[in-house]
Amino acid sequence: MSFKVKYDNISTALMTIYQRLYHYFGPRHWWPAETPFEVIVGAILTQNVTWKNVEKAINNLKTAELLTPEALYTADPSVIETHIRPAGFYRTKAKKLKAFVHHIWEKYDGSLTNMFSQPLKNLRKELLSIYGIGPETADAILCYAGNYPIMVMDAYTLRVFSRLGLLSPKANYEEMQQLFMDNLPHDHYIFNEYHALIDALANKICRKNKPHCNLCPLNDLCAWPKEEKENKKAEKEA
DNA sequence: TTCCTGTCGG
DNA sequence: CCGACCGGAA
Repeated sequence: MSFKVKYDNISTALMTIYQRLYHYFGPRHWWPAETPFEVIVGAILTQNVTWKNVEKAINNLKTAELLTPEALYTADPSVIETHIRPAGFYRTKAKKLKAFVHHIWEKYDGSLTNMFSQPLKNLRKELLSIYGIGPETADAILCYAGNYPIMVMDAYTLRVFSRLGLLSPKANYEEMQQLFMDNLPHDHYIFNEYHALIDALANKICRKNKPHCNLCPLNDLCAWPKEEKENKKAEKEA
């Protein structure tokens, strides 16, 4: 079964969608952080939780002056746990933060500048080898802390683009990323904004339940309305 | 109650 | 493939 029949030119479709979103939401100015290290900590803390929860944890770390590679490297794990508690999964996430700072300390003498001097492909593979860093977190670090030309995929991307009919609902991370990286110019600004714009759409309009299709700037391009009827029907019966 | 920008271990 | 991990907000 094909999920791309509706579009004769994927590149054009992707750019049209991008421009519609950009015009609707404006530039997103991601990532909200003061330093590359803060981006990385945020990327780990935001795993499977909303950003609101992460903000408190970040502020706690900042106030405690723990938001540097050195401070986290030497801090007692239980102290880190206490400060990041609002972000959820605090025990595992404390381990993940430790694993990351341990890595950059051992390999780069604690310097992110050194780490980001690596070529994209090598560094991506290396990040994936660190405990707690999967494909989404790795790409977020590469794009938003290292300014590499790579696009972050996530649950939002799958929801939006499967509803649009451009991705299979079962697409894996690599398949999702190929859709964008095979059909768009490898430009850091576009990849940075595109992901952020998808986030804005999925957060505010293309919600998991009861999406606001009437407000959606992509409504006329979307394959979803058929299923929406069934949803409404199911809601009534419930 | 449900959901949330995932990742790991079995 | 699936459960565990965890708290906060709609």
